[in-house]
Amino acid sequence: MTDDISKKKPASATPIPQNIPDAFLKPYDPASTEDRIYELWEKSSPKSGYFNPDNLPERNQKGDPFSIVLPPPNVTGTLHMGHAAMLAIEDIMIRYARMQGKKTLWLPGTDHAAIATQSKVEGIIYKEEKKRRHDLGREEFLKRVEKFAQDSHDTIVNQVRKMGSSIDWSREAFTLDEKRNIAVRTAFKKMYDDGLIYRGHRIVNWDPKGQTTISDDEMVYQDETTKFYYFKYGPFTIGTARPETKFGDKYVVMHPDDTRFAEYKHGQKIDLEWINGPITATVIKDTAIDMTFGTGVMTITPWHSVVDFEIAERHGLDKEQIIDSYGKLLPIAGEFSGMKITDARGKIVEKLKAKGLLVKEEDYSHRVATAERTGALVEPQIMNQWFIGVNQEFDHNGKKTTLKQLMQNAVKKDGIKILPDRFEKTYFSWIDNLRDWCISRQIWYGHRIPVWYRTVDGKEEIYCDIEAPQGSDWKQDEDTLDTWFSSGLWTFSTLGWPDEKEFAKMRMYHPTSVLETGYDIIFFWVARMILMSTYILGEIPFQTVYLHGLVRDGQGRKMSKSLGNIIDPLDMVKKYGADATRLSLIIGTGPGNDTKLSEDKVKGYKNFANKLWNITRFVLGSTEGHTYDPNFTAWSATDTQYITEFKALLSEVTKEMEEYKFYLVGEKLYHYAWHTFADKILEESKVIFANKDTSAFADQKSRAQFLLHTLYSILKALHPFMPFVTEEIWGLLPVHKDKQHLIVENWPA
RNA sequence: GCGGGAUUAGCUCAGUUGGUAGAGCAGCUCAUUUACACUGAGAAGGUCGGGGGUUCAAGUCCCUCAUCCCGCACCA
Repeated sequence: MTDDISKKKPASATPIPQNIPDAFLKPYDPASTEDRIYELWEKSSPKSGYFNPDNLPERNQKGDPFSIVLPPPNVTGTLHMGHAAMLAIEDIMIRYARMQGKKTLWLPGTDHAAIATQSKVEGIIYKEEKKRRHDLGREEFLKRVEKFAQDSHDTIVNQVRKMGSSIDWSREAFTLDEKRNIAVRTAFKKMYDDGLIYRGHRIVNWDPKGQTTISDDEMVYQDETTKFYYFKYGPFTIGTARPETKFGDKYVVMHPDDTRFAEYKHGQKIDLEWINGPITATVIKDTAIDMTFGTGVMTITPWHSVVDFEIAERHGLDKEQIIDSYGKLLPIAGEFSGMKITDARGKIVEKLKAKGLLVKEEDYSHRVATAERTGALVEPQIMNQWFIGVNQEFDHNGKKTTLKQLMQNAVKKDGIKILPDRFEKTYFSWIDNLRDWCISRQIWYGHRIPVWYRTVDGKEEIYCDIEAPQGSDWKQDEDTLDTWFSSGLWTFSTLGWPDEKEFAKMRMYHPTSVLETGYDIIFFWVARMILMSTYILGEIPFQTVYLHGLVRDGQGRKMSKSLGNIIDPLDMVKKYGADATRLSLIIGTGPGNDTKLSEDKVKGYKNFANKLWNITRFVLGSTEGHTYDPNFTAWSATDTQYITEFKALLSEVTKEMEEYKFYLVGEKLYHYAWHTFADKILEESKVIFANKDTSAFADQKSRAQFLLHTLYSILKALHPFMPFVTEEIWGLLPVHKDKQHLIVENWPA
């Protein structure tokens, strides 16, 4: 309760000193403060106020640029604690840079998140109306998705504001708005012209439920125990966990060095009896075979296995489709044609057993790939899709290179620093294993591929450009782009590119200073931004990558609906204030490590905000009659000592700010303010000020100045961490009534 | 299988050129019209996961084992 506590005081209590603003007679109340303060910053001038670098004071205009683009939250719903942590960390960096006098830009936006958003809306429509997207048609369906995306966007923007983010709303972007669409088409055309984007029949990850391709990174592997069967295959015994794919198998592969099969020669033909009758198999020798696994011999299904596909490519073998895009067997399966693979497996084994071809079966545990969004088992398929060739050599500013090399060099040579640095290793090993990136998706929500087709005299013509070609006989590709294609452009598509005039105005902010994001999207996003920026602009997208961890509950469990342990950032802001919420997400968390968060922790930092409030009340009360003198020098011996200690603390934390050790800075300032400044120095000051002897005046004067000087510095240093309460106090200090707002004050040196 | 991380007080974690173990929370004892109860003072609590090594000196460096967590790769 925030009752007027002065009521509880008897009439005889010490009179309230005159220089304490009335506000301090009640405990600090974030709820009635924060929105007002946010407006103060934002409305300080038109177009985003202090959040817009163009409106910053003179010294910032001359300062070095500092920029961060917000990792755009997906418009699939609301923000969670992970987002809140991201916003807190980035706002600390931004406010710190601004106070250092840098020309500081933090640019907001949201991500259309193609598959994620589309499947979310499909789910809702099916639940409410029992309709599928094809029942609505492309146009109507997209309208529904856009409505949903707009609502999500509005919720997200509100949440970002509530956290106190000093972000430039006048420059907000969306990965699927008109400007970003032009950027996407421009980038696509450039890659197409350079031969880096190609269309071809290659093996892709097919999601039979979502009816679309997905990228390697959109798969989750699940442990599964299944049967592993050994079948007689002519003179060999082959092992498989997927008998239903074996219909077309007519190649039997073994390692060239395997002495057990030395009598069989590469290319040798062998007649044998198989599932649906006699076939002729061909012996293939390939080093991809693991001699120690199973029997050391296998048959291959190039259409439905990445490894088999590669073997088939190497030896120029036939590839046959066995399973259709819905997960049903094709006519090649004979009597099993039309059956779902899950139903067919047992029946096929039975048949092979009946034919005497089943040697044995055993339990086998492995991991199966499922689609992250739909949960369906991923079925590799050979399909005609669009790809980015990462190993394709091309001419880049006069030098031969590949996209893979560009991505490696960005971190190896061009100075991108990844924090914590152990993730550099992760990054490199991902790139080493990188295959061509399949960028086409068979979904409707997203950037349509800027390619048009027509048939002239029975021949297909392809046209790729930013705008549609003239003539009515051209038909645009039905597919959309992988959502990460547009996200990859984010650091510069938000700064006006490809519009030359607009981009020139914002050019100074690129490369951006820091990319702050979760370690879980280092591959999805960080690597793709490096690819796009080094390829298109010939420069790195950011200088430093700061990776934060997951926010877990108090016991270290993931927050999830089923566990019921989700802490909603807005609830915390409402109950304890944004400052407390921010601090609870910062302290005790280094880069790359997961954070544990409990409501008690947030509560504790709310108390700290109130502590600052009361510290100010005490300092103002006890220094009545003293005016803040910036040039004061007649310090007492004790105060000189305190000043030395405090200055040491400030230079320590400044160094730690530069090293991104915000968890240390927050904790140290918290500890100093509460347990040194308040508990020791303020308590001691009571004695000093109580002395009525004239000989004590010098010490009192010194102490009064020390308290005022130090309080102001504490408020400044804490501002990036707790912007609301510090700004509110700052504005209430009598000496600062006409001065500038704390948000643009200088960082205390 | 390959790689990474963690293991320090009951809980959550700091501890970055090796130099006598630190904080917050919880618990315990005390204080009670105090700037602030959203408070203060105090005490207690750890053979730094086990073992070995380097060193005058190891939570910190090296080796090894154990447990837990997380990526990546997958093998028919």
